[in-house]
Amino acid sequence: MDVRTICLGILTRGPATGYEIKKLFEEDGYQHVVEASFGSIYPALNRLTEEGLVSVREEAQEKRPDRKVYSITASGRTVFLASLLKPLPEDRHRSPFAFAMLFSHLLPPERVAQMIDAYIAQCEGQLAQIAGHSESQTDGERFVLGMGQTIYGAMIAYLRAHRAEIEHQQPAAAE
Amino acid sequence: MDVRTICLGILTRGPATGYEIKKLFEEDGYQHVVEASFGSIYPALNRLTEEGLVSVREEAQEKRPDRKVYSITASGRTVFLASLLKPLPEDRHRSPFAFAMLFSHLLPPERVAQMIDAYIAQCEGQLAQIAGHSESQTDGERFVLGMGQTIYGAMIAYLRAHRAEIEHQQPAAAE
DNA sequence: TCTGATCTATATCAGACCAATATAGGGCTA
DNA sequence: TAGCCCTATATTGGTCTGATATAGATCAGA
Repeated sequence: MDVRTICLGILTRGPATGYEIKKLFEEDGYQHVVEASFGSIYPALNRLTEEGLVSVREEAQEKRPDRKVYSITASGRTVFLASLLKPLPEDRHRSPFAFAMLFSHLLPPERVAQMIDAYIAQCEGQLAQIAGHSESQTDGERFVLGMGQTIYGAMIAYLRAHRAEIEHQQPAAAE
Repeated sequence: MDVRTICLGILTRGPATGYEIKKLFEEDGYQHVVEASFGSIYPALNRLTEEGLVSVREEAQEKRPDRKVYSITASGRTVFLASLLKPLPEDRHRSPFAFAMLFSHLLPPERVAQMIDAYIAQCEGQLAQIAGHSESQTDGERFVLGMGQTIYGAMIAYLRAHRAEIEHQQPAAAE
């Protein structure tokens, strides 16, 4: 699932600038789904344009930087649909937090507690963002938002229920 | 949480070759925590060696390719510990599956059903792998394994409970 | 017995991607 | 009026992945 495909997908929902494509996923409760940086979005849009999968309309605004509004073309739609019919790449989760917990016995208990607090706060933030826009969606959107709610909810419950088990280790005892 | 730090962390548990470092995380139920390719592990180990954070012992085996067994040094331990005291990078989840579900209204219902089946199977596989090595662990290991169990369990339950909501969309109706 | 697959083990490279930075004007707030 | 954040595009250095190459071992099955 490369950035080109992601851009195509977002553009099926309507025209957007590169900037808006990034913002859409940062703000709309989809951070846990996909994400991409400007450094990959802008080159991707250029290449998609060259290949005729998207079209650009340049809006030279007064007193504002130019906007390049991208729209998906018919062949872009075809290519995107085809990519959804091919086998999907597997999910990828990278969790520096979980990795750090593997070494909790090497850390002062206060640091472990603080890491868990921060992680719970992070999950609660995600939950809040998901809850914050529960109107006007397709079935697919509601479904994916529900997935996020489920994961973060379950994670918070697990951390609250089990944190004592690693906070109360005596530092040097293990290993 | 770059590959260098990940390698250091794994080496705190004992000496290992580059190959073993990769295997450890693929087979031991930690795929959802961190992962790295050979293309990043080997260069990382070389650089760590140059910097004196790990040491190498070359085992020239007969009838076998050489093994380079890496061990963490005292300064390696210090650097690793320090990295756990700095603020951790945020988790990163990329889910091509969830992304695809956002466009379920563009797909034939059978394809959606098939994607969900495959995803559930994937989650069950993870669960099986976690269950498959529940002996001889530190508190941290048990805790992280429990995190995985929680997430995959909750995800499977959610998918089973809510799949009907996107499988029964009539393709062109939405949007 | 021989063929092919799979495993151990290291290494490299093209291409993808991220984080940071540059540029540039606008609005908002203290 | 200084400082900060927002819109908006773009580039660069460096990291990381996925694929491929090499090479002998082991093992299953035809």
